[in-house]
Amino acid sequence: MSTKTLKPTESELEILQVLWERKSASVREVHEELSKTKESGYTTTLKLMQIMFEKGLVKRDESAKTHYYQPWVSKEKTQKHMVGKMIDTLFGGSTTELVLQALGNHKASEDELEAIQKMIEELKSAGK
Amino acid sequence: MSTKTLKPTESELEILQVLWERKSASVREVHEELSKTKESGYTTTLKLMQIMFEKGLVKRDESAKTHYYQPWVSKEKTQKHMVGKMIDTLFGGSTTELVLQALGNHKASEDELEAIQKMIEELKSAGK
DNA sequence: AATTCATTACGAAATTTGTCGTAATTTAGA
DNA sequence: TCTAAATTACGACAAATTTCGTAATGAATT
Repeated sequence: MSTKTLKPTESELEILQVLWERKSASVREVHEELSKTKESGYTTTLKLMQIMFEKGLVKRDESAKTHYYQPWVSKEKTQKHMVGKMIDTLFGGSTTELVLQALGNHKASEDELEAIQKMIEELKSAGK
Repeated sequence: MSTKTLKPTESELEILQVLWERKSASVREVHEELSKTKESGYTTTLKLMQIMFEKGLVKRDESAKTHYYQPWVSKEKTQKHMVGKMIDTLFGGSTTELVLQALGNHKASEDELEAIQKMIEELKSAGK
């Protein structure tokens, strides 16, 4: 298994978002989705996705004229990788600092806070 | 006050880390620090820091031959900005998802977990 | 003052990313 | 079959980032 550290770029992440959501999509479909919030040409999206294919970020089904793309890196792995990197480069290695920063500056509902509490309780008893 | 959204690049963040830590440092000092974990020439670091100066990411004292650089963007603002961006592009806008991911995958000590719990309690009572 | 040494300044190249126009290809419909 | 429409392939370019070599500058030592 290739352990190469794939760090998707900003644009690549936008595309991955769509693919993670839909599991599989054509260039056209991805492009339509992105067009809702972004201005750029169809061939730009196409090219990006082709490059992502070469990099191994996505795979694709070429059996029909219209190729269908699927994510090849998992959302979880990518999240883990990027969060880890951010903890390192921006929070001096402290997960807690990141968490406190996130909770302090970005709204979370009562229910969500409780979900986090529950998680913490589990971690504490597991760490015993 | 300029509200321009400064998004430091990867290399710029590495340099900012050092400056946030030391408050003030020469190119040489920053370069020595970076050299511990990274391979690149002195003039590369110099050039980067000069560019950061032009962008307004750092300021510098030029009164002596050896210039001393200080961070000009705050660590907190940068963290807030980048965490917000990550929540958007990688966690579908959910702060909680990010927090759970961080706690689940990256170690935190008992004490730290309790600090987070405390923070959550405060948020809950404030949100009432 | 002359030499040496460390620094900054500058310019240029290499890489990566994002962009799109145009050509080639394939499919479906007339 | 031939044409039209949509898709992929390809190449090129621009901008941003990272890299470094070399020149210019300034300071300190002899």
